[in-house]
Amino acid sequence: MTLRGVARAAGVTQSAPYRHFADRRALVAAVAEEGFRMLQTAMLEAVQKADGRLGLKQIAIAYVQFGHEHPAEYRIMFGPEVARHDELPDLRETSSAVLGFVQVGIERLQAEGLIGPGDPAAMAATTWSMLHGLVMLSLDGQTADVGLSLGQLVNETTRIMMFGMAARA
Amino acid sequence: MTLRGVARAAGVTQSAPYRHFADRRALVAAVAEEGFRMLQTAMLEAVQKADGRLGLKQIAIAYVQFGHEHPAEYRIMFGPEVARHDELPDLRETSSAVLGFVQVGIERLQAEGLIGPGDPAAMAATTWSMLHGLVMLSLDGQTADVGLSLGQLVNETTRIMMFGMAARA
DNA sequence: TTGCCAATGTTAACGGTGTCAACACAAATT
DNA sequence: AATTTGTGTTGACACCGTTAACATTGGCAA
Repeated sequence: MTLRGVARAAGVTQSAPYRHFADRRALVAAVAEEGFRMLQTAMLEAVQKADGRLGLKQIAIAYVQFGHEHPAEYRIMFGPEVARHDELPDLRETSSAVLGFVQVGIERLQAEGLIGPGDPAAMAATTWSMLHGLVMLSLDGQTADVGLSLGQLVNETTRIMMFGMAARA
Repeated sequence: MTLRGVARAAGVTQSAPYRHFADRRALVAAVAEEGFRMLQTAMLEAVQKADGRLGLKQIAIAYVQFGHEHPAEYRIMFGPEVARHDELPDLRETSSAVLGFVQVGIERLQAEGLIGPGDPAAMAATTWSMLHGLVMLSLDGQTADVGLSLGQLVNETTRIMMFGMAARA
């Protein structure tokens, strides 16, 4: 994504964006933030539609589906340009909300006794790690070697995760 | 990483690298390939040092440790510049060897009956997803919120994974 | 030894990119 | 009516990837 390119796409001069964004990074951060908001609403819908115990699985599916449907946004959201959180407090806040959602799903499962006790933050980080890795793997086309579809992989993955966390009890 | 920058760092003119690499992508791919080889030997040492049943855990630790100690290489290895595998067959081969290592660890565990049966390729993809996500999370400084150290997170993570895969039986 | 040639490096240039300063101008505010 | 604010434009600078044309060096063949 090039700054001059978006200026051209907007039918405007190359330096016009600097009236709206201090920096190239600022533009990228804005795109990332909107992406995080989209992901957040997708996960929210998933968790609302879920009938209780399937919460975490629905969240996982929504997460991976978002990455699959918005690859460019996803790459920007978790790419190296917004990785350094210097001077990007808003973005950091929005991004950690995603992790919070996963954590909510885990806490629900704990409340229902479907998974054992334990630090829900750590479990959420583990779960999120796996989902993120899965999306990256799929986005880079490296899941082609495995004989499973992406949906099957998500199923396998969440199943393993839930059994693993259940075994904690 | 800029092509002219490495030329300067090598004390040579800006266009000299083009005598050794066709492209900027070619240089990046070479760096990535060396990184994959380093990662491969680190995992190999881990698996040789492991006394049987701890194989997968040792591999996971070696993997995360490599990412933590060589963040620049890791980002290049799994970054968007080498993601597209057009015209990079060597790199693809070297990179899939890493996945193969994880798979070997899983097959060992299956042979010992420590985890249940199932497609080892899928299990390896799942495990690798989690490790990759964990490294990324840590490299971007997003593990600071969680109250656990990276080593503890790896332990938690592999434990959950192994219990989850064991539950398949 | 002499001559060729492959490997490597240099110079100079092209288009593209992020960024900034100076200027212009319409809308809103005072 | 005067001024400020927001937005856009022009023009420039330094950097980047890339290429073409030109050197230089070493080893190998005759």
